Amino acid sequence: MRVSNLFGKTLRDEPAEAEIASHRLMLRAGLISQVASGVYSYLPLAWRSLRKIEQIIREEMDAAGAQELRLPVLQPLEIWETSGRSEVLGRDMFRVQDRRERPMVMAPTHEEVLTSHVKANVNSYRDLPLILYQIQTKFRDEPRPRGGLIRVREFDMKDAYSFDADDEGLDQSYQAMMRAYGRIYERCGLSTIMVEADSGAIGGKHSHEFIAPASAGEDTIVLCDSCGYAANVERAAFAKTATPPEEPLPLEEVATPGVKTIERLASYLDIPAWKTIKAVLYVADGKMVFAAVRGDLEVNEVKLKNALGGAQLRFAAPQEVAAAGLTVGSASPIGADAAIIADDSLRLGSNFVMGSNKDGFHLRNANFPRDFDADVVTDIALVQDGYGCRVCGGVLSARRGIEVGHIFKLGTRYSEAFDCTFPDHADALRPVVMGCYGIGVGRLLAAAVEQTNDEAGMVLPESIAPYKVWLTALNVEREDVAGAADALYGDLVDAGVEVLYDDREESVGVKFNDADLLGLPIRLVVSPRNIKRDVVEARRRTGGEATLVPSGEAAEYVRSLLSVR
RNA sequence: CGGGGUGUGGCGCAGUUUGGUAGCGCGCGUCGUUCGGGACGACGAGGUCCUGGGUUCAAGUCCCAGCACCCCGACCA
Repeated sequence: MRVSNLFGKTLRDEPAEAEIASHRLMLRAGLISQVASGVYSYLPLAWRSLRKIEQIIREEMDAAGAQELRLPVLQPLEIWETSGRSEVLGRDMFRVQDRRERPMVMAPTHEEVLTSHVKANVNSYRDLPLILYQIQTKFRDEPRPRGGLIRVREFDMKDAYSFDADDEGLDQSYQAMMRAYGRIYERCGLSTIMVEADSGAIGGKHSHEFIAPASAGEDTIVLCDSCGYAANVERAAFAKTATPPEEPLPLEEVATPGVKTIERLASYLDIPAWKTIKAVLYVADGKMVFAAVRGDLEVNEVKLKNALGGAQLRFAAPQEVAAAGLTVGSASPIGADAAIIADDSLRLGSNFVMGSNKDGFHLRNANFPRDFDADVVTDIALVQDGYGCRVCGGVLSARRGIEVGHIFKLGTRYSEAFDCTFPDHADALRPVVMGCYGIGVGRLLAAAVEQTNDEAGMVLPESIAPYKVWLTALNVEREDVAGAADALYGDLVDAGVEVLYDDREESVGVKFNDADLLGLPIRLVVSPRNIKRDVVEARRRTGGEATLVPSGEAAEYVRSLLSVR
C-alpha cells in the first residue's frame, strides 16, 4: 500500500478528547474515528491489525478443538426472559422493535441462543464435549464508555462456549481455553496476568480474568510477591490481622460529641482504627443493608453484593437511614431495621467501639456476636496494597490493568434454564455443564498500544502491526529515488512482505515522524544519499542502529528480520 | 444516574467579561524556492459559531430549554 493512497490521515495536534495513550495515538495515527460515544469506525490500518488479532485467536481456538460458528446479533427478547437476564442486564441491553412491534435485542453476549441450539443438537453424551466460538460484534449500552477502544458500546468479541457432560469435563475444557488464552496473548505480544475474578452478570461459580498491566486500565489486581496468588480486588482474599486478645468487658455508652467518622472516632478516643466497627449503609432491592467491617478495613461492594445474592446495591439516602431507625455517623446494628452483613474480621477482635444510634454517643466494648447478631457473616472487606496474602502470608501488591479476557465456569445455570439436557450412560437426563470464554478484540489492540508506546508513537508488536515495514522514500520527486523505491517496493511485495510505502512528497521530518507515530516494526529509507552508495537503510522501531544493506539484498534482509512472515 | 468540564472551517484553539455580524496556527489547493527529523514565500478555497426559543435596531457573545461529547465515580471483553 502506498501512503499517498491510504485512507486515514495522521494528525499533527493531539486530539482534545483523548486522555490515554492508546486513544490518542490511534486517533492521531488515523486508525480509528469516533461516530458516537463508545462507537468507533475502524479505518484501514486498525482493521488490518484487528484482523490479525482475530486470525491468531482463530488459530488458537481451532488448535484447542473449538469450532467456529456465527450467531445473530438480533434476537427476540423472549430468550432473555427465559434465562432471566433481561432483568439482570436491564438498560445495558440495546432493545429494538421489529415492524410487528415484537421486542428484540441487540445481543450483548450469546449464552442464550447458543444454549438453545445445543439443546436441539445434543441428544446424547456421545455428542459431548463441545466447544463452539465466534468472533462477532456485541452491543452493550454501557453507562459510561471511556478511553477510546478500552470501553465501548459496540465491539468485536471472540466468545467461546464449552458444553460438557460433567464438572470434570468442564475442568478440562476450562484448562484448554486457559492455555489457548495464554498463547493468544503471547502471540499478540501482549503481557498479561491471569487472576481470580468475580463473575458478575455472566454468572457462574468460578472465573479468571486476563489482565494486561497498564496504568490506563480500569481494573485493580493484587499479586502476592511470594506464592503467585493473583486476584482482582473485587474478589481478592487476604489475611486479616488478628488483634491482641482481651477479656470481653461490659457494653457501655461513651460520649463522642460531633464524631461522625472512624478517623475522628479513633483519634477522639485515642484508640487504633481496628478497635472500631465501621458501618456502611446500602439499599438493596428496597431493603436497608447494614454492612459492618472492622474499622481499619473498607467494604468491598462486589463481595457485599455477592453476600446478598447478587442484588443491585446503592448507598442509602439520609432519609432512608433515618427511616430504618439508624443514625448517620453513629449507626448501630443493635435494633437496626436492616439486613446485617458482617465481615468475618469482627470475629478477630473484641471490645470494639461502634455506633449507638444516638447522635453524639458510641458504644464501647462491643463484642461480636455477643452484643448483636448478623444475618450473614462472611468476607466483605476490600484488599489494599501491602496487605498479607491469605495463601502464604506474603505481601500483596496492587497493580492497574486492562481486562482483555475473562473465562467462566458457568455450570448448569443456562442449560437448566433452557432445559438443555442429555441422557448419560445410565440413561439419566442431566443438564449440560457449561463454560464461557471471552476476548475483546479491539480492547486487546488498545491494550497492546498502551503497553508498547513511547514518546514518538506506537510500537506495535510485529504479529499485530498493520504492516511489517514502513518504506520511506526521501526526495521522491527525483527520478532515481522514485525508481529505486518503486523497485524495492515491488521486491518486497513479491517477497510477500507487508509494506507501507511512503511515496508522499513531504519533508523528511514529516515522513520520519509519521513512521514513528505508526511505529511499524521495520523502517526502510531510500534516499539520494543511500542511492549514491547503492544501499538501503534499515532500522527497527524498537531502537538500535540503522543497518546499510546493499540495494539488491534489501528484500531478503527484511525477510530475515521478521519473525512472523 | 451523581459530580466536573467542553461545544466556533478537517484538526488544535482565541474571541463570550463590556452584544455591532468571525479570527489565529496547522492542514488543504495553485505556483516558486527548499530537502536526512513536523521548511519558506505568494495567492486562494473552506464556517448552520451544537440545536430550538427568547431579549434587542443588532446575538458566537445576554436569558431560557434541550442535545452531544470528554473526564471522575457506580458496571464490563
